[in-house]
Amino acid sequence: MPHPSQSEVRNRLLKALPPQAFDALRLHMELVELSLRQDLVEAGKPNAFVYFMESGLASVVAESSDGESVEIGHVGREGMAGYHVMLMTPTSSHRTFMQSAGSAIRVPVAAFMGTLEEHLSIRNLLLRYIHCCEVQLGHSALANGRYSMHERLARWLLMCHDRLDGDDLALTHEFLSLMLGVRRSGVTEQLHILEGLHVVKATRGNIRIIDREKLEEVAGGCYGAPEAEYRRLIETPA
Amino acid sequence: MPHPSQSEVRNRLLKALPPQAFDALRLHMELVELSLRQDLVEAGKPNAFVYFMESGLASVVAESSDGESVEIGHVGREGMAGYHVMLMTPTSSHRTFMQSAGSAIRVPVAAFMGTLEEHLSIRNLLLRYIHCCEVQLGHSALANGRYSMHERLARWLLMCHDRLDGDDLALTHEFLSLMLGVRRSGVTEQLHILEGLHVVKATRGNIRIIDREKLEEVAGGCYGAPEAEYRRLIETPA
DNA sequence: GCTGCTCTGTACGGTTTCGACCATACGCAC
DNA sequence: GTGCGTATGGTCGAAACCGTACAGAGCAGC
Repeated sequence: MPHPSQSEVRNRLLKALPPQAFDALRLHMELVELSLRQDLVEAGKPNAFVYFMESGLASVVAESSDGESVEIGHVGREGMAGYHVMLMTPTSSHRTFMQSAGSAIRVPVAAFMGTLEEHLSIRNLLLRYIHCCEVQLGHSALANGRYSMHERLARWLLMCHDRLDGDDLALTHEFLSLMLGVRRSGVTEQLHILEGLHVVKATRGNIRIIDREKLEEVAGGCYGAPEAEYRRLIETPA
Repeated sequence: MPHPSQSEVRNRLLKALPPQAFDALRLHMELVELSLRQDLVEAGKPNAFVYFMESGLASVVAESSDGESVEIGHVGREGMAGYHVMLMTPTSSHRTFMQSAGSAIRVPVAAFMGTLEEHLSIRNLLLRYIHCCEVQLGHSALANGRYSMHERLARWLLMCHDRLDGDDLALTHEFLSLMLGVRRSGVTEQLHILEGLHVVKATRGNIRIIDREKLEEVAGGCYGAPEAEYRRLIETPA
């Protein structure tokens, strides 16, 4: 089957579309595999496609002119990458790349924008999604400014867990430290503490979530608000 | 004159509109004074108006469920408050309040949204502005995660200076510490250092910018990217 | 000029996180 | 099984920043 049917699709944005709106977009859809570290959006470069994630996980990172960088957002099955085209700019200054390999339904930007013109339901749903991303960005700033590594690490693991199947996250301490903007051995220490609490189990290149509920307790107010906003705006029948 | 003419208006978004688009919005405009600490958008409450700032300065803050908060954005003459209505949500989880008293042109939300439907040029300009705010949010997260108080304070002062007339910023160390999410006496110490560099002059309740160029040097890569994006997307003739 | 309030200056000890290291452990390729 | 690259565990002193506390300075009102 060349184009996926709505019932088969796993992306939560596409699932939330009215069937006829989905059909309008369907002709332009293409299911593609996305490999680890693949860029979906490069900073300052126009992107040819927008991506509705089907599996795997992408990270959005902000970089400064003097080389500092930090992760500011996650994109999984609940979201899309490249939405800045809807904000009338062909480029973004944030980079989006695959943190965990997977697949996505991609749509060429021109066809995507054309379809939006005619289907308000798509446009409005995705604008609400953009608002959710704003809330997520704001909470990343809040997390970085007001919470300790301990809580931020918990938040980060929860955000990954939300977006991936299963309880295993394939990632190294080094990668985590880059995303959180902290020292690598600091991540190691904090993971030991979480292991001591029987919340996660870490092995070489892998972190398994053992007790998600307790992990949410550890994260405290650092986690949750953007997720609640998503449920409210995207998945609640109006 | 009941409604302002475009040549008199000081808001940079309104100035950038094509004249006929401005006229469409003009009927609904009302110039209002905004007092210190006045809320323009309350978290979780629908707002009746959007505000195009004419003078003064508003802060956007994110708050978590356990009471932590930090400033994530600035809104001055270059911007508007309440744009989340364009993202199809009547409420936002971010609060916007006046940090420095001033005035704004306000437009009722319903009339605003109605006018947008008919004037793509307004909608597209403001969508580009929303993108600029995203970049600003991302940079706030980056600043909080990767830069020291010293650089963040410099960034904050620069962002205020960009948006206000003159070189005097009327604010207390206490307020600054709340916005930056740091200890009050930490702000005092850092200001002394900036005074030692002859970059600012602080008096009770006031900070005067003496040497803006040097202040930008102090801020380093922490400052500048969102500002460049604004100039590129809003004020460059397409 | 006195009073009372807010704002600023400064100090203390304590915690978090850093940067730079090096040692060890794992696991794949051969 | 050996070798080697990568990942993890752990240490050191130093820096940034915290919470708390209190004294003095500026300013408005009486």
